[in-house]
Amino acid sequence: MPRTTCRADLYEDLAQGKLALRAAFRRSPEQPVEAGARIITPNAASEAVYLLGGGWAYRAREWPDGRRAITDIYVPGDVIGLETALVSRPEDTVAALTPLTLQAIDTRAALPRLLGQRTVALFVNWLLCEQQRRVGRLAAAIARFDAEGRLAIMLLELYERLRRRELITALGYTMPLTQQQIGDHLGLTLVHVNRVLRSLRERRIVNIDRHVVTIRDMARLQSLAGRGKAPAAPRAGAAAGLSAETALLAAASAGDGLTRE
Amino acid sequence: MPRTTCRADLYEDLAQGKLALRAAFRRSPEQPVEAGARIITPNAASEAVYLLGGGWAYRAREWPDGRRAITDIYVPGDVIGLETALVSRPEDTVAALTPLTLQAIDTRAALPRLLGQRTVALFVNWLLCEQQRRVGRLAAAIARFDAEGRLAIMLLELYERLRRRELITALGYTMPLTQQQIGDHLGLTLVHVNRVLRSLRERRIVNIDRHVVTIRDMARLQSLAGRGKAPAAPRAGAAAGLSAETALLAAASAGDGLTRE
DNA sequence: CGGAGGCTTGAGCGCCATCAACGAGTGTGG
DNA sequence: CCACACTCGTTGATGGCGCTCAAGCCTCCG
Repeated sequence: MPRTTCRADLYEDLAQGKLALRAAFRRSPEQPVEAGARIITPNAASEAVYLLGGGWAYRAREWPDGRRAITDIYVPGDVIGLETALVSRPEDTVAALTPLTLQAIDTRAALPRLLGQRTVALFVNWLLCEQQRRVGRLAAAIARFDAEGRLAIMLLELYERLRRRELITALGYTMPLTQQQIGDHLGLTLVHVNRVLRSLRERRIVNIDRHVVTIRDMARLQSLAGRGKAPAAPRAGAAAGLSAETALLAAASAGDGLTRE
Repeated sequence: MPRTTCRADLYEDLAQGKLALRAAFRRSPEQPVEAGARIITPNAASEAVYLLGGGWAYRAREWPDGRRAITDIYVPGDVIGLETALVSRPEDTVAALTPLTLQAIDTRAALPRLLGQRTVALFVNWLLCEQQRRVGRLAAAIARFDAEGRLAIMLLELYERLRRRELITALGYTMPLTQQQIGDHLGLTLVHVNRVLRSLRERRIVNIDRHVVTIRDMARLQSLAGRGKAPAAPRAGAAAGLSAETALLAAASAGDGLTRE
């Protein structure tokens, strides 16, 4: 289970940086974005870093001939646009998958000042690393797993991300991607995505019906994803490493709406 | 051409951060590493961030059944280990592709202090973003290009990286990857890599002989890589954006050995 | 109620994996 | 000096996963 832990000696700093970043986001009004709208467009400097609230988005690379690759998926609580904040002409598009709301931190004035705080800089680094690990896992999955494995990996990854954010509790969640978008994410065609999903449904491993994912056989799903019942590697004790997501969540869940990294 | 430019108003800060980071690396002795040795191993906290001097390395994810995916390639001048510095148990391996030398910055003591400098934090962020863009491009290439396109993309990307670092001048370079490793990088088998390379050679597009890459028809290679003779998008003028790599290089190439970001 | 977007299913084929064998280059030890 | 092992590269034969093309269906919405 790809559960990333931060070094224990950094935990305090990270938690504090997280709080400071959250506070900065909270100062900005929630702006609504409609489904399908673009948040960041290629070749145009982006003006802000965003906190995604209550909706999904994706990052994609598009080619003139219509090919498209979705290289990351954002769920509520994610920070969007860090990787393009320093760049004058981003290569990727970021667009809304559902209607959503954003809170912004201005890239020019506010962000550099925030990065001047050591703890914020650390936390932003942490977020960037987290994203990079996600993209790395995606690249590895596409490179070395067949369609079934890729789907299993994607469904598990989303499940775990939502769960860690405490956005779901049971073995199901809503995943607002069309089969075309799933294909663009996993390097498949929508036709083949459809066939594999049917196979998973018929074997009672996962059910996807109108964007509602229901995991029916977690063990087999994990084994399809290449996690051969790995005994989850002995969790590092409290002294050696903290589960960053949960720990940070605990620190931040002061009962307000923002929370969650 | 994936030439990343930084926002003009950040150039000064980035350049200064780069110099500070360079200085910190230079304080450490060059330690040699032999080909094939591991620099970072999964599930073991890494102790340092490294500057790679005079050799190549790669980052890979490995599965118990022997599958492997190489998710990034490091060339001389690259910084290694930033993405695992904050993490107690990295998921990836980093290993030497050739004999090489490293200079280290201690993760526990020195790095947090360096990140306390605003410009260094900015520059580290920049490096992380650069890496993330590379991985994103790789994922997109594997997802949406056939074997020939992937090879073209890889060969061009390496060519441009080396060129920007001024490590090569003509249309050729040495690429110390075996065909097995190329396959692991692009999600192919070594057999198929071999066949595609032969095809490219026979059509006089690229020649690879004992790890020496020679580009013989740049235009066709670019078109295979999906860059349909795109007129390189009007370069932003000096006022709007600076070519970060070259500009930073210019600032840093004080003629010493370290240089090059 | 017509149109659009998304989902489903079938038929055929091509890219690439797999299996297998062999050659070339290099280092090692008798 | 040669036998041997080992790694890397090369090439052929065969088959399967997933793409392409095509058609029909469902659902939502104006």
